[in-house]
Amino acid sequence: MTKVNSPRRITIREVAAQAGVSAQTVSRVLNDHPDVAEHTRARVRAVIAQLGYLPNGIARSLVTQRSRLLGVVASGFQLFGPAQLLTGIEQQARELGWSVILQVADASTPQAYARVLAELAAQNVAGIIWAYPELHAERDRALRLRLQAPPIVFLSMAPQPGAATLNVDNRYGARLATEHLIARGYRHIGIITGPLTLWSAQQRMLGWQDALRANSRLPSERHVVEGDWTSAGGASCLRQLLKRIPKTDAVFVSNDQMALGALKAADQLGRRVPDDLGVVGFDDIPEAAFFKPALTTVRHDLLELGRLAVRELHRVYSGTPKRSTRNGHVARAPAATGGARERLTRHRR
Amino acid sequence: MTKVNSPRRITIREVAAQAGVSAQTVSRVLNDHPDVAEHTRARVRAVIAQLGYLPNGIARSLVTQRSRLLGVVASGFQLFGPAQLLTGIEQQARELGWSVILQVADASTPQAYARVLAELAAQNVAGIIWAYPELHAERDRALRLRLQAPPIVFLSMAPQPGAATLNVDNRYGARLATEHLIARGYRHIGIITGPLTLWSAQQRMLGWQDALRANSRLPSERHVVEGDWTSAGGASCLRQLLKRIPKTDAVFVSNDQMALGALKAADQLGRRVPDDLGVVGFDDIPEAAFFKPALTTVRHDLLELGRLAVRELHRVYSGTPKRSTRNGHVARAPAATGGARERLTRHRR
DNA sequence: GTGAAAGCGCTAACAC
DNA sequence: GTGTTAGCGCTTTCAC
Repeated sequence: MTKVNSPRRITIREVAAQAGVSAQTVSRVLNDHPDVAEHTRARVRAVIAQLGYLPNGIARSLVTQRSRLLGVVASGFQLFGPAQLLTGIEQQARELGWSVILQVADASTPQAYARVLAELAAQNVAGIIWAYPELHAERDRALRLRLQAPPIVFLSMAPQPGAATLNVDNRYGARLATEHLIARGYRHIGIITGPLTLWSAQQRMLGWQDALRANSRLPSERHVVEGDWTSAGGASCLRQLLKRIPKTDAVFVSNDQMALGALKAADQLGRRVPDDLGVVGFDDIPEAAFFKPALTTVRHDLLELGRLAVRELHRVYSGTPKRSTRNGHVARAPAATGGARERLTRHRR
Repeated sequence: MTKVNSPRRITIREVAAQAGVSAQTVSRVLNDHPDVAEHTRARVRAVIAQLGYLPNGIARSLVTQRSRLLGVVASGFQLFGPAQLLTGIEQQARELGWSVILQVADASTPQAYARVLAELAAQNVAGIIWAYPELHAERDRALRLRLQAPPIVFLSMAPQPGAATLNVDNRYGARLATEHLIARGYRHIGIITGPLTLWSAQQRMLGWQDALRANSRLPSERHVVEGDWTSAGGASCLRQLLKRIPKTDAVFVSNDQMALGALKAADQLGRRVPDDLGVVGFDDIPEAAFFKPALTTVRHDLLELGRLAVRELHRVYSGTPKRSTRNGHVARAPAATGGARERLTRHRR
């Protein structure tokens, strides 16, 4: 055990004293205010470096009523999608000089919702990215609560007037995937969906329906099996589907992890992919190219979506007046789709 | 576009006025101070609920010099390991009433290091979990900087006196994996490592050496290929290894994602797994059981490691006196290994 | 049991 | 250009 003395943090006043100026002048130097003589500025800078002074962001935030903190609410970060979103969010935030504070909602209850919001509001965050895709009804409440809360951008949720919502075009992507199967000559195309409480999962199902209808086929509920995003789920869903409708010769799987499970199940059932069974996934995770057989899948740019959300909040926040005069921000009409268009990726072999 | 008025946040004074008491009394109620009459407490609580008052954590933090913010420094959260750690950290933090603030270091430069630390110090974090596994040399600097910084726990780095370091037993796990290959009768066992700048990757290599030596075999550098944790890297490493030493009949791959790539490369080279080539991975990602063939791998409890790190910081922080009297915390001797023991997982088929 | 005063570290507003 | 004063929202200290 080593005892380490950690003396009080250096304050702006100590820097001022050491440099022989007022605290105000130090503050001006810190904030790159023009009205400081060059030699004064240099001297203050020298003292700051020498003392290793670090401005107290908390005090700053309190007086300016502004913050460089961004709240991110999600259900976790272990799945590919959320991890990708978080990565994009963090990147863009860093580039804008912001930091990210995390809130993982533990359950889909209104209480959890309120707790998360209170927690973030207490930290005086500049904005919130709501990437917890459930609680559709609760969102209204949030909008009302916003009287006390910072601007919020919702990700992967149904667009709704008055709420800023950002999405990739799940529906179009799913349609692409399904049309690929149709073009390859498959006749009986099922779908393994994500949890259908999620809007994005619903959208992918609609895209599958779109493709079938556009090709004069009737999508039926019997061809739909609801999965849970996991490989284990994907495997059991495929078994279920093939048992229910043995003549199924292709399946659109709503994410790549489930697709991996489906590939495994197909193999165990003696169905060769792609000869006996066509499989297309969604996400294009880096591993998809190394599945056996390599997975054809749809890529969407979740990274860019995250970045876009941050830029949107930054834009809104920058427009918000500071201090005393702050009286509201503008909630934009939903931006329908974010960033680049989805596209089909066929990995070789 | 919808214009939303967001009036100033309710303050403690407004609550006080409404309840007909002083701000002080409201503060006492907020902090569950005993010296408040029951009926006063009830009245204040009612006003708080009615007004939807949310205490300003920033102001609180400024005056108490304490915070419920935990800084996490990492290189990203897309790989399984970091995502798992973050999940554990966030869980435990939430259970203790703390929040997590993220810092992704963009490069391994001392400047980046200083920037990250300054950023977290500015937020007055209660502690820092340093899960960015490089910059071995820079760590010393951090310890000195700690004069200005909060307590730090280092994850997945070489233990060092005076620094709190937490690790899973990578070496033992790798030994387990390699011994499994030996027990199955493989003769020429290579290794695909992680980036060898990382301590954890080095440890896994040492574990592989341990197993070979314990079985009277001589590990040689020619059997070592350095990977980058990705499937693409794993595939090319295996090709390299088999080209260099064609009689190689087994390989320990230092993470499951690279192992997937190795499985793919083996297949493409016409080497059947496990008959012609034994493969064991590391991590036990949820997908490992669905690889083809299913991957035998080593599980370690990264989630618990993250939780442990938070508890350690919480313990240290709770022992730190508040306000005026704060003068240092105790840096513990390194806790060698965290949580549960690694174990080999053989997925069927 | 409750209130008044002081101040955490910083910046906005206004002097000079 | 630079300093002084006041105050962000809260808790601590010390009255009563």
